[in-house]
Amino acid sequence: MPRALNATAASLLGFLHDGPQSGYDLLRTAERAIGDFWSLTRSQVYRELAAMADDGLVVAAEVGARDRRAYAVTDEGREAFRQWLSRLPAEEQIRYPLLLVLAFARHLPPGELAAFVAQHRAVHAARLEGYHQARVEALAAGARPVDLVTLDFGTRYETAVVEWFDALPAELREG
Amino acid sequence: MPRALNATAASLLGFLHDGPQSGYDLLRTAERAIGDFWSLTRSQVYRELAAMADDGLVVAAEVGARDRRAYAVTDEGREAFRQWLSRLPAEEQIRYPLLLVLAFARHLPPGELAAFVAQHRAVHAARLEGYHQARVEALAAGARPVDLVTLDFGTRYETAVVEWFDALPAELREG
DNA sequence: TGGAGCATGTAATGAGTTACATGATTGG
DNA sequence: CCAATCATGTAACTCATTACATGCTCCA
Repeated sequence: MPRALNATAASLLGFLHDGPQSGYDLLRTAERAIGDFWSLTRSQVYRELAAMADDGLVVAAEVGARDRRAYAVTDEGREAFRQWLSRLPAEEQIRYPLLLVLAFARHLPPGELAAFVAQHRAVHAARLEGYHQARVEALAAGARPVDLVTLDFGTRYETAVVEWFDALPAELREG
Repeated sequence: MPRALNATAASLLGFLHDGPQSGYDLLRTAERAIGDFWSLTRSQVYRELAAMADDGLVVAAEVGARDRRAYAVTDEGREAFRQWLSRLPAEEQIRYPLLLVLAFARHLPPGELAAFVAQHRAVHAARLEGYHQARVEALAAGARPVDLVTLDFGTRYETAVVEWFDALPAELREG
């Protein structure tokens, strides 16, 4: 029996509902559509495509130049995707190395971490700015509220994080 | 030459600065201290301890009952930890399967996801409540602001997420 | 026309999770 | 004293990242 889909594989399957794509294309599609909250790499894409082909969820269509293979979703694949969609999604996981470092801040002289803190804050502020722009563009392109939920998540998340940075005790913010 | 520490190994090393511990003890220590934003499992702990022992960053002290081995940090280990602390921490990564599912919501009839949304919201609300209590207790125990930064991160994060849930479009909140 | 850079994929390595095994403790 | 549970560790597996290889395009 085919093993259960993992979330990465399921996403690829989802994208293939809009037409066949090669591994490379899928990677770009995924980065654009879900890259902000779901990281994935080329190797994963190829691995999952191969595994799904084994299970009959996708089929490799014609082989083009330089081994380029376009995959198409099968009926079985559509069914597997639908089933994945209707299972309770797992909880999120966050891994933030900066928090780890802060948890051990007592092992460093005061002020030592201020530069890192500033750098990370800048990253989050930039992302937040990017999300604001993306929202404007999406609205201009006629997006409905339901199309904005993940963007909205990112916006709220980054807002909270930036506010957290700005509320850090002085000894962590000043070198 | 010893390979660079990963964040998980470095954390273990950090905890060993407070005295020798066995793998099992370390796991509990870590869950208590950083478990809210850094998941780790027994297997990882033992693997990293073994690798660090190979590299001379820790030494296995006496072997107690049922192969229980307490590890102690060495001078080399202290140095490696200090170096890890002074490298720019990597960016955070978030993987939230629920967002993935929402990104593909158009493949399901409206209202289909409301139950999942409600369930996830409850998880976040409960965590938020737990953080509030933890803060009260920490303050009662004399914690300084710098001791609360990770807890504060969690609080702000969960607050933002709960607010995001409450702002979702109706078709995602109502079955 | 050749070499710089892009497109495409595979292999090797590292990290994380789940399943398994077994010795100690303890309450009934 | 035996069954349940806790403590402790290992093995197997899945997932993710990094490094490598090589074919194609296109323009200087």
